[in-house]
Amino acid sequence: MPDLTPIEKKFILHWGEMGTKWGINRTVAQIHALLFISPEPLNAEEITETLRVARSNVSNSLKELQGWRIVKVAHVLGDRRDHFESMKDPWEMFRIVLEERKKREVDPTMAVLDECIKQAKGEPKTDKYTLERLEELQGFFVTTTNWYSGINKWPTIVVQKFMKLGDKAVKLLGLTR
Amino acid sequence: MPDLTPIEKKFILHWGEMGTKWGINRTVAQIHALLFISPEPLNAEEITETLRVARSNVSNSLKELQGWRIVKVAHVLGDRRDHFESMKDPWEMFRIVLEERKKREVDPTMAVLDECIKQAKGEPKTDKYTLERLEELQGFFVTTTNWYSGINKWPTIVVQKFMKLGDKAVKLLGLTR
DNA sequence: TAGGAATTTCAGTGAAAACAGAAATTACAG
DNA sequence: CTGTAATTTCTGTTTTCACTGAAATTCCTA
Repeated sequence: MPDLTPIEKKFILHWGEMGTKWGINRTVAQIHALLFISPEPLNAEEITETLRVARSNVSNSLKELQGWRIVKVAHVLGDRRDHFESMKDPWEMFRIVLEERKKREVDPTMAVLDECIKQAKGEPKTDKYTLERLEELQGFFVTTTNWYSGINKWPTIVVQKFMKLGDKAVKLLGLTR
Repeated sequence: MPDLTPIEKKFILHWGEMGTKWGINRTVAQIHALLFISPEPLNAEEITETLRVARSNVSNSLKELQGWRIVKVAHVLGDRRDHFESMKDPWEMFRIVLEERKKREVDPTMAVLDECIKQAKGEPKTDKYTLERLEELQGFFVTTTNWYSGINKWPTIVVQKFMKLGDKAVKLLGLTR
């Protein structure tokens, strides 16, 4: 993957822009996109040349992607250098990213809500209304994350089947009544 | 809401930090948090004093929040100034935010994928592998967004009931076999 | 319709993040 | 061990984004 076709370029650039909208560094997202469409693992040097970014930038971004658990080191026979490959199955990939974001961002939020609520109960006078709002918010997070945890245990193929049922599932379960 | 209790402060600061992790400006998220726990609508001046940010910053951030459709102008009798209130129901609030993010970020991504795939089919030689990956990605987005669109039509109370069933729903639907 | 309050726009400043390139470290082959 | 390739760390620069305060505009009220 020395040089990019216009199609590849378009996809990589867009993926980079999307990343920034979701709090992901542009270069990190671009490297991910590149590895995602690359038929074989790439080494850091190749990424540097393809995306025209500094070697150190590539190194750090790869570390970041490994932290997200969607890129792994892959060794190539007869080559001393590290190579890198992205997870290829979108279902599995987004499952991992969701898991990671929950751990990094949602869980800490729930912890803070917990603390706030506990404290607020100590001074019900001053924080009555706030307490109510935070408890509602907590309820929302508890229900959604519990639901998510259940779903997350199933193989993605089951999730796919489930989703393809669409909102028929809700009807089937008789929840409208 | 002239001055904040420690609990309110903690919540607002955390909400601001969380915002940045999801690509939302810190001040924007803080103002949202403040309005969310405020029993009555606040005017821009009050927000300025409470959060100690410039008046213009508040003005722009409020515009942003209105763009997200989770903050609305509310007029107070006998007061000429605009007041602002946040949506209070977390379920409804996150529903709106999801809807908005889909519109702004997911739909454009699907459009780009479409374009890339169409083009790639014109040159199957060079972009064979890329085409395959992009089609898988497209499949993922199509399935998930279609599912979401269905869910999104239901009142949040139905969604809540559905989620509280947990992964029992999947079992009930016989998807494991 | 003149004057003042409220809000928005805009240009400049500041801070934080992203990035490059060099230096340092690590890992390995001979 | 030694030398070289590979990678990471570090420092300084650039760029981007957030923010301020002033100026301009809009909107009301008397």
